[in-house]
Amino acid sequence: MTKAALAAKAPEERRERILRATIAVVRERGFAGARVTDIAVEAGTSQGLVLYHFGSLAGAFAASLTLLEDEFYEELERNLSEVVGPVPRLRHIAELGAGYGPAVGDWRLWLELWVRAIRDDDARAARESLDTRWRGALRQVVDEGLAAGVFAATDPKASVLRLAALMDGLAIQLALADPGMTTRKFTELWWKSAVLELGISPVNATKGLQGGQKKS
Amino acid sequence: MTKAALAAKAPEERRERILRATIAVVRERGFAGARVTDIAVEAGTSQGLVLYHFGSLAGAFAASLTLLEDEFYEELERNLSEVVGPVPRLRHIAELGAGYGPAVGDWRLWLELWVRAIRDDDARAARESLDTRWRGALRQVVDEGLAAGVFAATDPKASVLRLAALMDGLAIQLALADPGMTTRKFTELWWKSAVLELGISPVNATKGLQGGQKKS
DNA sequence: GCCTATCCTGAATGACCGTTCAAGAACCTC
DNA sequence: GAGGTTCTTGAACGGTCATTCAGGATAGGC
Repeated sequence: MTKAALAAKAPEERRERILRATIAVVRERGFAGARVTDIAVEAGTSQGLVLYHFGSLAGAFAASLTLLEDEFYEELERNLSEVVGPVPRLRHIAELGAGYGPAVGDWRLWLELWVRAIRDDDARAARESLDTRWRGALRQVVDEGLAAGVFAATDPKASVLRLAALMDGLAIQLALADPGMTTRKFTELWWKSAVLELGISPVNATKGLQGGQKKS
Repeated sequence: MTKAALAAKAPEERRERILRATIAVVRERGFAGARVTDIAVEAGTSQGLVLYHFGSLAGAFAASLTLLEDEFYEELERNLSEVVGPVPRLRHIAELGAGYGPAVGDWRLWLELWVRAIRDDDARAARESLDTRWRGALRQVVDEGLAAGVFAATDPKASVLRLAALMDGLAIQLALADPGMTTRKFTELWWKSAVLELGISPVNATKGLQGGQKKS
């Protein structure tokens, strides 16, 4: 049984390697430019295996999206648990978005996902789910802050929606390397909006800049 | 000469029809899904002519982008000149973005353009130019308001950047028909941010709602 | 140590599509 | 109205891929 489980891992491992390869290739060339061969090479296997596991290129795309979702969620959880207190947490989010976490390359992946979501249902579902989780995480931080009395918002849902949308909008410029947009600017622009939107007092706002207490 | 000019129009007209067809097809199927045949059919001509005029499919894409730019600029000018006074104008912008102007379909076109801009230089240039113009228009309205004393902003440039980015971010949800996002919500969310960002007094803010004085 | 199901490969297939091309239409010049 | 340039067409070409397939490897069950 031990041996069986170990052996059974091999195919499963390859499968996963293909999914990661798919994401890597899409990140590099976009959905439109991703070839079965590219994925196979990146994963170190054959075209045949990609199709064996996922039936079609579109199937591989779809499957890779759920892996993406899982990892996104995991990383988000991990990241947010690192910092304690609503203000530092919010600040951390501001910095995460700028790519200290998933990096600029990933915003390009997001752009790709958005466009694919226009016409592909799997992509649409994945994108919606990712967005919902993201907004949920933001909402949680906002609620914490409201409870602690350091944030003020008459309509927290709307505030969250706006702050999330602002981040996406800024991300576009970051992803496309718009002249004048940098990760630092990204963070500061968003942070300023958050401070304004959530009525964070100047005293508290600068507290956030110290990065909060890291747990680990 | 008159006759010559008239005759010379025919090819030029066809050329332009092809460009419009290109935009229409891209809007419909995206850059990745746009075929030479689609464009030819949409324009009511042959594949050959598309290639004759633009050399390649990519050439047709590139050329269509400059047409897009021109029309965007024209429409923007026209739209903004329709309304008078900074607050109504800003409100008008809020409504324009929601698609009373170029409509939801066009946000999808924007998404396509963004993604293409990742890898295509023509698209990158077009996108940058469009964005600059758009921010410029917004900036102009903001400056008007500042001069008139109805807006307040310590850093107008940053405010404009944020408001423009917020619109893009909201647009993504509109383009992808995110559950819970509607044109009305789009307008209200953005407007609220603008009011907050530019310190518009409640009295003035509601004035904007009346739509301002239409010129034409 | 065979048997079978699963896993894996890479060559072959065939569809799709951008681009080329040969031929002809349109029309301007003189 | 002859000659030449510019336009226009649609058929043919050729390359690129996703997908299929026939054949092996692998390994677990017996």
